[in-house]
Amino acid sequence: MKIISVNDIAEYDGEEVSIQGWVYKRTGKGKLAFLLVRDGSGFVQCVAFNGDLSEELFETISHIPQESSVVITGTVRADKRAPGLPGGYEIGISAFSVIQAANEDYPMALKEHGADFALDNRHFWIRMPSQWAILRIRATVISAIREWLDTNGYILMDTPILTPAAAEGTTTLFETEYFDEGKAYLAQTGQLYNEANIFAFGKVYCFGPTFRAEKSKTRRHLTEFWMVEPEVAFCDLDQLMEIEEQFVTHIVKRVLKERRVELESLGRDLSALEQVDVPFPRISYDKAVEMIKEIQAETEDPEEKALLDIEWGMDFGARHETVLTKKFDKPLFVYGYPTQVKAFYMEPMPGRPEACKSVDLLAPEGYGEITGGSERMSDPDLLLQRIHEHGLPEESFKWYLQLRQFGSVPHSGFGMGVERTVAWLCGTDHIRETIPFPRTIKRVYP
RNA sequence: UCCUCGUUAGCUCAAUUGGCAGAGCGAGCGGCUGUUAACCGCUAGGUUCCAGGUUCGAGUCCUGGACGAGGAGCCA
Repeated sequence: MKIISVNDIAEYDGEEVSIQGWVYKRTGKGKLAFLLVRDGSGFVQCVAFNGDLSEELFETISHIPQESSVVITGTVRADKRAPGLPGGYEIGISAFSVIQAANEDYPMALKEHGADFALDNRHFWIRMPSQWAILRIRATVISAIREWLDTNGYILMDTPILTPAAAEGTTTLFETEYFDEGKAYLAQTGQLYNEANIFAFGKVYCFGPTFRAEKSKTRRHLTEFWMVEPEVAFCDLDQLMEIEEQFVTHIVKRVLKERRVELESLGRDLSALEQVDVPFPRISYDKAVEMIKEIQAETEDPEEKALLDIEWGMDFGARHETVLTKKFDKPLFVYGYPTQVKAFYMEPMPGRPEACKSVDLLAPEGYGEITGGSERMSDPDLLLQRIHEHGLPEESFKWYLQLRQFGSVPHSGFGMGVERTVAWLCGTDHIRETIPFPRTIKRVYP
């Protein structure tokens, strides 16, 4: 018998097929038994009728424990009552074999769970439809990222994960012993290496795990997360924004095309995502500060009003980003942040050294910063001065400074956090659901 | 690091002024020919986070601790 994938079930209406998978849920109604079976590609209802099967087989089916692994053969039929993902089709069981009958004390009941319990059981939680949907969307986001970059002339350059020193002095690093060479640190960005790579390859990207030992305990932070970082020679800040908006639009359109079943199962408002298209609105940091001040003036709630306090020169908090993005229905570029709140390597605005050629892309609906980028500094003397100002070890950056002395050109790049992007696309309220096994300040298990 | 909140059955949560430890879900058994978080009946299931203290009596009050969550800062 032909073994099919559940997500292709519509192609087999009326045919007898087999599926191999796991019993997700079982309900019964006297002489009928309903099994919701998942096979990795989807969820499908299988129906057993007492009159069509031997008494022994019907008893087996109507008592099969949740999560048992099974092979089921039967006839596919369209029935709008049938639940499932994609749903609308069910299998009338004619043959049924058990690979392993699961223990009866499966810990994940089919109901809502608290965060701590769900995360302790992450190895089981990923079997549930919501997590299954999010992680399938994640895979498509990653595929779309690679597809766009690979077809637009970007060369993949894997950058090191073990690195000699802080690339950006502001964040804390995971430290490890490195033989006789002293300390090494887990990478928090591949950008500096990509700045070397562009002088050999023009347009490059790196894509891998990134590590931040910050003691952040919020729904937007992980200690290990995935970041894609494109870097482009002969590219200024305006050109960078054009690249970013095409890139993000491509990702959104592909997820809408290929993961509609998953998005709908999550209850995501698709109309919000369907509005995403080039060009994205662009506002300066100066304008953003003005807008936040206006919003603050209209705010009644004193607590909220205090959270919105802002003066030119301050970085935005989560609250600032949220109120700002609610004024737009597409992702929003904010460019020209104060130099003092950004990393050392950003090119100053012409005639305004207090601001730099940086740009953040803020997702709509309050999901916050999903990309951060800038035009990189090209003057070697100023760069050295900045490294000193930030208290960074000059010796570690010798090679980086040399890049500016042998064919330096205007160049720009950005980093995009995969998990924050997936959280936005899925409408998930916590980033920990967007990676198979999240690492946070309080969790390295399972 | 700081602020706030929380910890009771496998899970989600109740428990009045300090007075017999409870429900729903899940599990097992039985019933029901279309279930969608099914429904109905029965059964099993407890170190109330830990250590002290007050009290005739503590899930509840006090002291200390552990663990967790969300937010701030920082960032993608």
